Amino acid sequence: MKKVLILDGNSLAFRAFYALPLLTTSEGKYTNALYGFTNMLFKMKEEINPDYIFAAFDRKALTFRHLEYKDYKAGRKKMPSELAEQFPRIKQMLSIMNIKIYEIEGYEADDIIGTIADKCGASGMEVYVVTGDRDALQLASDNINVVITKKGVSETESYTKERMMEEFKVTPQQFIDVKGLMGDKSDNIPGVPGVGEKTAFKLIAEYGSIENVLENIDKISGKKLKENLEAFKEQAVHSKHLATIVKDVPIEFNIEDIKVSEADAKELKKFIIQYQMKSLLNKLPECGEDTEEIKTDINYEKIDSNEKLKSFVDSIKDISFISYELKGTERFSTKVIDNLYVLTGGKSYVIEYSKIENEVESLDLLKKYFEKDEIKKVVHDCKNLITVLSKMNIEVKGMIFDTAISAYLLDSAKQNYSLPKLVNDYLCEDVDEVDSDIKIIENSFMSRLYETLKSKIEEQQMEKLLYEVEMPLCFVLSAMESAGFNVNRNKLDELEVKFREEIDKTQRIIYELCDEEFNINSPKQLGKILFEKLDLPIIKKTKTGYSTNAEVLEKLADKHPVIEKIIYFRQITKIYSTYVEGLKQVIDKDGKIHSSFNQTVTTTGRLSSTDPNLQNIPIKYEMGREIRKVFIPNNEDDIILSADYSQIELRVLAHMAGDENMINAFAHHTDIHTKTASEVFNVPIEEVTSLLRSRAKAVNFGIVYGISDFSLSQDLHITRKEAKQYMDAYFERYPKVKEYLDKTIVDAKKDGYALTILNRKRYIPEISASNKIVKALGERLAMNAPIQGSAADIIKLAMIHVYDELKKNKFKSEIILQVHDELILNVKQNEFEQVKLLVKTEMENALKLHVGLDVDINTGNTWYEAK
DNA sequence: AACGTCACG
DNA sequence: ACGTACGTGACGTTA
Repeated sequence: MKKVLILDGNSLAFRAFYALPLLTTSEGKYTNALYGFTNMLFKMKEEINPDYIFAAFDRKALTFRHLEYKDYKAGRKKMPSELAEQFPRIKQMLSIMNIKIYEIEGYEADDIIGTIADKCGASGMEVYVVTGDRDALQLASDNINVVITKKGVSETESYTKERMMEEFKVTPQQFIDVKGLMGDKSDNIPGVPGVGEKTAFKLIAEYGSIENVLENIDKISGKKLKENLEAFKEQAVHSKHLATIVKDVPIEFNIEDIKVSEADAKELKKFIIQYQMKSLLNKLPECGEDTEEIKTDINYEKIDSNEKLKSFVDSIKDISFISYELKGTERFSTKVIDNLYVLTGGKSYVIEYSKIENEVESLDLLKKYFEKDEIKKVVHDCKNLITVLSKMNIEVKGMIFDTAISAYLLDSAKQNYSLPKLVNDYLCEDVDEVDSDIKIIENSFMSRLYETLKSKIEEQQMEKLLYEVEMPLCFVLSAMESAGFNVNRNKLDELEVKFREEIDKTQRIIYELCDEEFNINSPKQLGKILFEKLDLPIIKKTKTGYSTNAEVLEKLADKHPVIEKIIYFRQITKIYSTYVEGLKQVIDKDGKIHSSFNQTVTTTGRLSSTDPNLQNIPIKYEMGREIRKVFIPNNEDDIILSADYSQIELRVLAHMAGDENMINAFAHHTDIHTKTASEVFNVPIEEVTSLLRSRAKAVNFGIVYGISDFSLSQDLHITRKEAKQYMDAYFERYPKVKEYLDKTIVDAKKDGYALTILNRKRYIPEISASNKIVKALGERLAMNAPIQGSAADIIKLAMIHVYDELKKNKFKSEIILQVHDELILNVKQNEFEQVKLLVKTEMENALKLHVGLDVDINTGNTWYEAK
């Protein structure tokens, strides 16, 4: 089947312009849109390998849409000149590539594309429309693919009709109706007021079209919605018309005009060099062998065959510096190596791994390199590399240094640890974000960065933390990500229905109680209803208006019956959107959820989990806790095992403070909150009531966070004075804790940072601020960082030990999750007793403290049961 | 993109 | 006389 590639010129240029930093040539000509556009074109051409190709552009002239609707695209800012000047260059590049350009007075690029795509589609060709604009989705059909750029221009998502129906539950045709209802701000298409994305999709999915919605207006629930639809009937229909891409643009079109033909290679190279887009040179589509003719100052060796790869691997002696690019936009399972950039022996190499033919041989060569322990590897962000390599059955050895992690240990407060940023921060060299990987390798920045970071790590005495904790941990995290958490999709579907019904029901009651329909999810609209219409007392304000958070609602609960319903609504919509809908989106092809565990995010040394976050799955309330029933073992016979440290933070505090009283309590396995209650309230252990215990628990929490009497009083609903008394009593009974916390603050003021048990450092500039509030914050940070951070140190050690032991014993059970003070494992039934003991032992003995560590183990057939 | 909110330890 | 717990990430709304 013949393939047609269609480029939405304007849209792609815009996308590239805003996604990339403002690159210029040395003469100051802007090139970022040109660069991004060209890069994208090369990529699509290679991926799709089309037989026909063209690009469509908008014309300055007004379109029929402007004529029909004077406000069309009103309010849209003028194109910045930095972008405008790049359009001629983009068109020049297209012409060098022999790609035909269509632009027609009175029509937008979309319309031209729609017209031609339709024609080609009708004659049985496979069409690919590449654009940055979601509006084009209406063009999708069985053989018209709409490829939308994501995250700049390098990643794309391809939509067929089928894919659309799956994701949006409407047909491409109906997508227009949706837009007609909800409008479009950027085009200034009005739509129907009060109808947002959600409502629009819902209505169209149910009724099929705007016209049919209007015909069935009586059946639609929601008074306000009905009124709006009625009142803005015509506007809706007109909006739909405006949003419709026309498919009958008068155009002289001959398929032969757009046939792909070889670019003039020399011209193209000249052009690329003229605009100083050197890195595009090695992405040039194959075009003749006259490469030597043009001089460039490239100084790396390109490796694109097994012969070259072999001699490269053979030549490496001791140490190599690596950065890399992965390919694959889908979820977790499909990522593979695209390019590897290696600096070794003073030479730079670009290994175009994904382009090398004969996979068996190249894999073997790669394996030889990565599995050789004598060849040391310095990598920026090694975890992902370890992951893809292990999928290729390569077990990396000699991974000695990760520049990202080292920089994180040196200062955990940075916003990001990208390679160019580190080069800038530590070497004072400026590197463009674009193609920074190869630039950093070929200029030997990577090796200089290594030397610099390494000596700083040594200065700070963080070698142990880096080499024995964080580096080995990379492998554990990689394995956890690969393992994933198996889920029961049916259960999730079941919960979806259940919660959906409950939401609808609650929503109706709230509308009735308020005698009005509004968006309950909007704090602004809710505030208006509660504090203006219902005239409830204003408890708290935010910068932008009334506060309506749970704490406030709690206080209003007895003032009006709707409050209780709103609290319930909040709870349930949270569960529904974040945990039911959210998790459904991220189930991988293998039926599992693969979260990412980030090692360089938190200031204290904890891990974080994203995409999805599996560290905040509900547990406190039964309704949310149900979500945990979705998480199941890999196989029917396997078992979910959860092992959690009991009171690890308070134990860490007891250890660091050396407080005998507290250490003793733990040594005798006394319930620590009961013990604290007995101390603070001066009653025998046996007489501690549950109220006293819960108050003591709050005090303990407060201590860990860096306490203030005010917050404690808020938390416990007691007076500030009482709170102060609690704290005084506490410190009297645990005098060394008081001493320790005071000393931590003094030290932090003196040194500017706080340290954990394993010498993890957190800088606390706040502590020497002149602003009292900031300073107080600094003091709390100084108290909390060593506690939270040391607990993180301990569980990281435990993870490494558990992982190593499982491996050593060739167990098939694996760690699948860490939630700050607990580990979750998928355990094979026949390994159960051994693994259970192993986990408990390794966790409790992760680090020798003045106080013992206690681990509780729970197991079950779902995560829910392992409580 | 910022804000408010809320899920977890 | 101030304003206040520590650490995260995701979602929906609004500007």
